[in-house]
Amino acid sequence: MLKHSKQREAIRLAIQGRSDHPTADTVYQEVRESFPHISLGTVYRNLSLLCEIGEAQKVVTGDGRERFDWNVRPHDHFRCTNCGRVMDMPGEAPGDGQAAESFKDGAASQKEAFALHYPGFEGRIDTQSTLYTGLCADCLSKETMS
Amino acid sequence: MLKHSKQREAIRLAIQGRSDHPTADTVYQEVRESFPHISLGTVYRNLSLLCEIGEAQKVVTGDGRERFDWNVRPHDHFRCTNCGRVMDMPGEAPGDGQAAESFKDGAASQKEAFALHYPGFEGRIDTQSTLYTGLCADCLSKETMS
DNA sequence: ATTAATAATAGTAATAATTCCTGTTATTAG
DNA sequence: CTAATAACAGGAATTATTACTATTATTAAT
Repeated sequence: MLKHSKQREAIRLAIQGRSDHPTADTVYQEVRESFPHISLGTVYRNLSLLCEIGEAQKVVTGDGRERFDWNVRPHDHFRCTNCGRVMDMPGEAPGDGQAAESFKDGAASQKEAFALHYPGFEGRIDTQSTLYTGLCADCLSKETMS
Repeated sequence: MLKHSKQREAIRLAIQGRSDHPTADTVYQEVRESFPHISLGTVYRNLSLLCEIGEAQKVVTGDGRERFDWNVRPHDHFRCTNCGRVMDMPGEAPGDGQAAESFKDGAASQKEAFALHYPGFEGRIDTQSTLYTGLCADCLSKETMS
């Protein structure tokens, strides 16, 4: 049985207020401004909980820590290998029409599995996400300057 | 200056001999059979080195540890959320024709960056990889049985 | 073949991210 | 108001990975 808590509300607001795919620690630092005694464990527990109930999503970026995203619609991510920034890729996720349609018709929540067809693959696909790495626009322009 | 080492050779053989995207620890356990005194640090160092020289690739699967793949050609991965298995997705990586072509024409080595165009994105894309999660064929059939 | 330079190693310690535990507090149903 | 318990803070434990250091192995040059 789920009980309300001020801390969870603050955590929810914190991730909803930013689009930079914060880590647990970043959320912790931010929430600490309103709850100076909140513990990191509480942040982790609630972030996981929010993911379970479909109000957030874990994002895997290969930088060695979990990142969180309030945007639970399927979309792709980019990580800049120079500055570490993680951002959403614009527009529709690329993919074959069939797959893309399956995702658009599917449930938004990570909890609910939905079938995606992939030719030659016999299992059931529940989530899909593409990760791009490279240089973001900022770092690219700084590099070409030097 | 790169010097030859028996340990590195054994590590290279170990990952080349398996297609299950082993973790550093799995490689360690295997190589230990021929080098009982090899240290985990040596395994990590050499796996990273093999990635740097383009003979292996790190695979990000969101299960909390690094996995390694001798197949450095761009391809997609699937992780079973039940048994944890990680496998290659068959066939060509889905993606728009433009992107797919860029990758086929690009360098195989992770070291060399190559441009991939993505409409509306201003930075430079060097790598792309799609991660699918769900139930593998085995776990799917076991589930429908119960 | 010896030697000198140094890359690589084993073993261990340190770090970093995340999870787990425990006694206390806050929320909710009755 | 009270009992039941979800959630909490604080800290300890765990896990994956990296860093350090003295020793060993490889290589290039004598």
